Amino acid sequence: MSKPDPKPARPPTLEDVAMRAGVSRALVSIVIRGVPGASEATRQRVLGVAEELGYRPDSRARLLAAGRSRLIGVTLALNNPFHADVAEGIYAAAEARGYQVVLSAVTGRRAPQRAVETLLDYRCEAAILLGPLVARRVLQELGQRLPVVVVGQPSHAPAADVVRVSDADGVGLAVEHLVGLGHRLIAHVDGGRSAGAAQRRAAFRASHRRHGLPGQPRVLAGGPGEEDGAAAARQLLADGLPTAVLAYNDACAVGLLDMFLRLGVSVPGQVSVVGYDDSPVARLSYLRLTTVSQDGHQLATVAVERLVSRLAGSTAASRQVLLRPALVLRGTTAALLPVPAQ
Amino acid sequence: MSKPDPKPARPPTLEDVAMRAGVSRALVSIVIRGVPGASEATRQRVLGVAEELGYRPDSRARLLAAGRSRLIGVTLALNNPFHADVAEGIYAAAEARGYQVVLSAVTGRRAPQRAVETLLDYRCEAAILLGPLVARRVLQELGQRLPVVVVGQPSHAPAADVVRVSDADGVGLAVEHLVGLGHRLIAHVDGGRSAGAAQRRAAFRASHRRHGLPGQPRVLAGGPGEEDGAAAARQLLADGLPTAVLAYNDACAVGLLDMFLRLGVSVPGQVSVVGYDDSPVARLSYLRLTTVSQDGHQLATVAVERLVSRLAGSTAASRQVLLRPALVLRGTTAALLPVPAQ
DNA sequence: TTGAAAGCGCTAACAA
DNA sequence: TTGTTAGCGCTTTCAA
Repeated sequence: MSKPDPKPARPPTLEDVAMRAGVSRALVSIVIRGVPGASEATRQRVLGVAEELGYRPDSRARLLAAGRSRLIGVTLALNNPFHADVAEGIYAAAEARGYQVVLSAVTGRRAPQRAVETLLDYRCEAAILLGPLVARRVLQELGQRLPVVVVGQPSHAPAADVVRVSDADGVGLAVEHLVGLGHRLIAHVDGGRSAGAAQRRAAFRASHRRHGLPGQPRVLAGGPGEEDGAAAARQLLADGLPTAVLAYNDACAVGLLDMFLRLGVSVPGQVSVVGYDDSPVARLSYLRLTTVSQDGHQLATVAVERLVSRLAGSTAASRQVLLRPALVLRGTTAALLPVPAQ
Repeated sequence: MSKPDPKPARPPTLEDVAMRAGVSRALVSIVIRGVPGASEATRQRVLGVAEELGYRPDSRARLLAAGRSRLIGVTLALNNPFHADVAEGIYAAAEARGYQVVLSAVTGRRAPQRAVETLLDYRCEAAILLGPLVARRVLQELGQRLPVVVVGQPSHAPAADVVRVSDADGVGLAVEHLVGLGHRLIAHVDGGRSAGAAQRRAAFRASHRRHGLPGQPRVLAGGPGEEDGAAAARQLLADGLPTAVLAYNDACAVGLLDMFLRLGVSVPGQVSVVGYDDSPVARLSYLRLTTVSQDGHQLATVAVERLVSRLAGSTAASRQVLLRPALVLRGTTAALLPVPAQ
């Protein structure tokens, strides 16, 4: 009686498949990779054995031998709806082009630089940076080693491509919408030092000027969280309510909404509120937040395409791709003076 | 004039360092890994050259040669605060023990099974499953190939360890707190088919019975999102308000809170609300949600320890670790009958 | 303390 | 169509 296999936990290798199928490793390699060079009969047999053994190629060995990893590294913040959306798109776009994706998280205890180093250790061929950015110098160095695209925020490192949605357009769209509704007293709760905050702030000031709105642009110090919005709502009420507020992002807008509700300020009755990102929370049926939408999947697709063409040797000049945002009209904005019925 | 290095983008290898330092590759390997076997002088010199060249070991080649990857794979849902918290803890715990972490996301377009396969292709030595679970059969197979721990939810695959926080305790704590406050009419908005929902539902029923609360336990169909809580709030108001509600998680509780606010139901004046998870949103100063806390970092630490000891050959019998939750008292719960002043 | 040599699982010429 | 032969960058005996 043959002694039962002690199941050494060692995953089957190419060699195992080759032996079992009675062919060489090279031939198995050809079959597994799906490249031409094997007869149909062999192909079937090898595939059968591989299946039977539960063979899965070792991605590291594969890259070592091939001299390339076909790996796209992504740094991102966990628990950021926008990043989650883009990451999903990256998986889809990368896999469609034969690349694998490896994620490296940036957290409070794991600095962006650490996340990037991990990517390098994996020998990614290219990187997409979603999270908080590494220092400019580090980014520049990284960009010299491999194709890098920063998604969602501008970057001044010349070595990195940028794919983002125009903040000027997004803010412009929002302000235009509000002005069209008759609003003249519009405030902006900014994102502090968050990604894109400076751009949106500047865009708000520019729009304010362009539409000839009265006084100085009113910009409140805010941030990327609900608390920031809530604090701003309190301050707005204390200092004098505008008729409309543009928030840095949806979370901030939710904070505004919630605090206004608590303070007895009706939205959109007294104040209209516009968010940014069109994250899932904006779609909540009881919030119905009007917001600026950045298409994460499109961003992802463009970023991956960029990387793939760089990898293919492209040295295209334009290193910045600016996508168009869309305004999603929901229930938190209304005309300043309600039209009398009939 | 020596022609300027064309910067072939090839990262420096061990060999490069060895040549430059005038020693063998083996010696460099010893130095880089920090194992004994090199003189202090050599060590310094090699380290200097490595630094100068910007050498970073190729993690794949390393694992290939060493026969092990020291890699812990993690599947998780992006954009889940609880997962983000645990993941952060995993990074810390794993790196402290000399393991690397590789993340594999489960999204709407990327099934749990796909996420797990990726982990296998990377030749992870062990896996932590946070996300939606793979089918029981798949989990069982996975558990037979490598040490697996499921975090945060029970699993009936005997081959996988489980590390989670006791739902019975968590719900028990919450109900006890409410009963202590004088509440007798307590409802539960469940999590539908979400992770842990069934356990919390059962625990609620058991607590209800244990405390001898009147009538049948009132359980409303809910879910893991704000909308689910909001819908439940509407239904509760329509069918008759309880004096307290225990939500499946914080997001659900926030939905309840928000809708109650809109409906003019005061919290905790008329209804007390308890959440679950102690996610960042529960800490918002304007919400101050009383909630059950599951220590994500502790969960992570225990899970990693478990994995490491399994990898070291442990075949410990107890395959389930149950941690204790804590109740975080904030502002959304209050005594049923306010004590008259003085 | 150091180096030579074999080999991890795979790919990629090149021969047969 | 198939097999042989080198490596990829590293670790790991085993000698020197």
